[in-house]
Amino acid sequence: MPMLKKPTIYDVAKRAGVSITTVSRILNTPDKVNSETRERVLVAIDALGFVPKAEARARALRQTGRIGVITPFFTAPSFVQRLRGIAETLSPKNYELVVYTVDSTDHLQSYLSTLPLTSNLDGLIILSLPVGDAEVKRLIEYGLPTVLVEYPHPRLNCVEIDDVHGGNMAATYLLAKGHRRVAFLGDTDLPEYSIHPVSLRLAGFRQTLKESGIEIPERFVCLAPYSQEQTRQVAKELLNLPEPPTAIFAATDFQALGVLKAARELNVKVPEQLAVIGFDDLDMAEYADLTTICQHLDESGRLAVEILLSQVESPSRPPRHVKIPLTLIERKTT
Amino acid sequence: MPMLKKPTIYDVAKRAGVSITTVSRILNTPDKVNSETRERVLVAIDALGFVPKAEARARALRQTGRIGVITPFFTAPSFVQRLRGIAETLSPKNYELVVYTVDSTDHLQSYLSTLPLTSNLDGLIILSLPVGDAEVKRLIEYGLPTVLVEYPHPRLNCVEIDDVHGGNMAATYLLAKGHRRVAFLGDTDLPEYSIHPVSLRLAGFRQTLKESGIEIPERFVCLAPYSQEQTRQVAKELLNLPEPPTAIFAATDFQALGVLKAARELNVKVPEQLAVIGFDDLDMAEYADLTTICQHLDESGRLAVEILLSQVESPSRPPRHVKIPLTLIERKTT
DNA sequence: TGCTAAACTGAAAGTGCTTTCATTTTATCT
DNA sequence: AGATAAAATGAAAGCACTTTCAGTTTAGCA
Repeated sequence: MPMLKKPTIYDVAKRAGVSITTVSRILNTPDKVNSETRERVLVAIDALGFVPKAEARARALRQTGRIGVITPFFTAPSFVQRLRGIAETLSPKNYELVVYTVDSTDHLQSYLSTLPLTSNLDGLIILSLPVGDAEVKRLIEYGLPTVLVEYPHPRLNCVEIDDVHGGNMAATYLLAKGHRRVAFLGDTDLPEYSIHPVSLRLAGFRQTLKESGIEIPERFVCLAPYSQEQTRQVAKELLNLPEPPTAIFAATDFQALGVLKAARELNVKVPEQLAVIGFDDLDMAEYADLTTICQHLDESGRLAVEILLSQVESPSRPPRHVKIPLTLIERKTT
Repeated sequence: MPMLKKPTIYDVAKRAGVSITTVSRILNTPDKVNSETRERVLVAIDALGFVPKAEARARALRQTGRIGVITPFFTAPSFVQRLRGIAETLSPKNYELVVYTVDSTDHLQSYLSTLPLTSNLDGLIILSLPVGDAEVKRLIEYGLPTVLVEYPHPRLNCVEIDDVHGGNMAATYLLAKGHRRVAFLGDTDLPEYSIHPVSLRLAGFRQTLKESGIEIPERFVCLAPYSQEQTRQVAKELLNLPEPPTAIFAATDFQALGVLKAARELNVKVPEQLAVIGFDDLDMAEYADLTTICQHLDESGRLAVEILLSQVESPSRPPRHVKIPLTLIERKTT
């Protein structure tokens, strides 16, 4: 039934024998209306060729219902697990999740300078990326609620990880297990940032060892690019040393898996000849029976969303800083 | 310096000492307003950083396109890898990536009925979800370019996987390796859909075996919920049978890993006593040295984006159906 | 100077949609 | 059966503007 003027929700409502409220609800929160009614209304919508006027919508809508997430280009499984927590929490809240992947600091900068202006977001979550003072200032000025995950900043909401303490925990644990010749394997990505989480984990690791009078020899501190293969290569070199370490703390689970694979290939028995402890507790850690320091990745995403939404709802709130406690999960590689 | 809350024409009007009517007129028909007044109002507009809401939205939507992705709630790593291919390809293209996660058919339905209407998307990718005829019709009527991944439909663009052939490949391979007592382990998720990919993989697997005169006994066809733990449980039952299979084809890598772990726990040697072949080629497959049938997940995402964008640019194109060939990757579990 | 038409302006009535809140209906549990 | 909670629905009050219409200036002209 094509009519002369563009149909409105009023026309749809009349045709379907419901109120405009119901029609509106079907467009916005379909799960809050009975499926029979919904079907009837959808038929009417189709019959009339109804398209809601975006302009009118924008007018009546107080917010845009969009949350942005800036994440490093997600090769790394840890970002994915954070994202999963975010998606999970956002999904029932009727917010759109807009994902921006970033592959360089420049890229991040350009997002941060344009996002608050052009794309009308209600809030922003930045995963594992360092944000400079200037950008923070801009975000605050434009009143875009933001939560930083992993790289804290005093003026913004943050979900932090106590990387130094994670290093402490790994060291304490390995010491208790009697290890004295321990090595560290970290990644070299994001080298441009001074406060790299991996460096902090190393620092904490070193510190605790030092308190027990143990220094890590330089050749036991290895950095490899974040890739399975290269990590394996580096791990092999480590294990082929005349006096190899009896334990390796890998700064990320992903790299710990590389170490495990290297050990398998060299017929080094884990945990008898070599203990391996990781950091993250990825899904695969459980499969690999990897002892690791769990940083509750999913939870960090969930928390970030909760903090963000609470600030979206009351923008005057002072920034919150939440530190998620780490947990050591003992499995079979130590 | 803009203020926290977005200014409206009321704010501008008050500041300039005129009525909202005048402000509105300046925005729409500037020549009908005295130039002095106009100047005064424009100053106020600048001072407040006022941008009409509808316009802001329109502008934001015009300059960057929006591509939606509907994905099952992404617990499963395979979705993530597809998503990764999508993000990678979209990132340099000046398109926003909007992610919708779905946890039930109802949920999907409601997205499909409203997304084309309300959330001005330029295109839509639907991952691993079956779309009914009615929804397809609506998508086409509203002219929203769409690409389906994994569940094909004749009237829409599709990136397909030849699951039956995957089953054939697995069977052929295991037969060539001399296996005769082979089992199948699939998942039970999404049971509401008649053409479940896992069923197709099983069908192909069965078919090829049958051609060689081998029937899979009923107790060798197992279904477990898609979880590491439950899969392990089921695998253990299988391996504890008086006459256990010599090879298991797991419908997904994730489950294959569960089988491997079960084997480890029961001290069943892989591949000597038990061969395991998976399906997907997840990142972790390489780590676990799992022989598997690679379905090029990242590539499927990339391809979906390419097909979608080409249709966004020329909407009249007939739907394309692309089948990505499967590859058997032989590693160390067979 | 008085008269009229044109230019300008604002109060108020839409605009198409969302959302709050109160009401009705239905389901669930004693 | 009665009590209570939960789900579904609509009336009406916004939202941020646009438009109408009537009133006020101003300009032009005899």
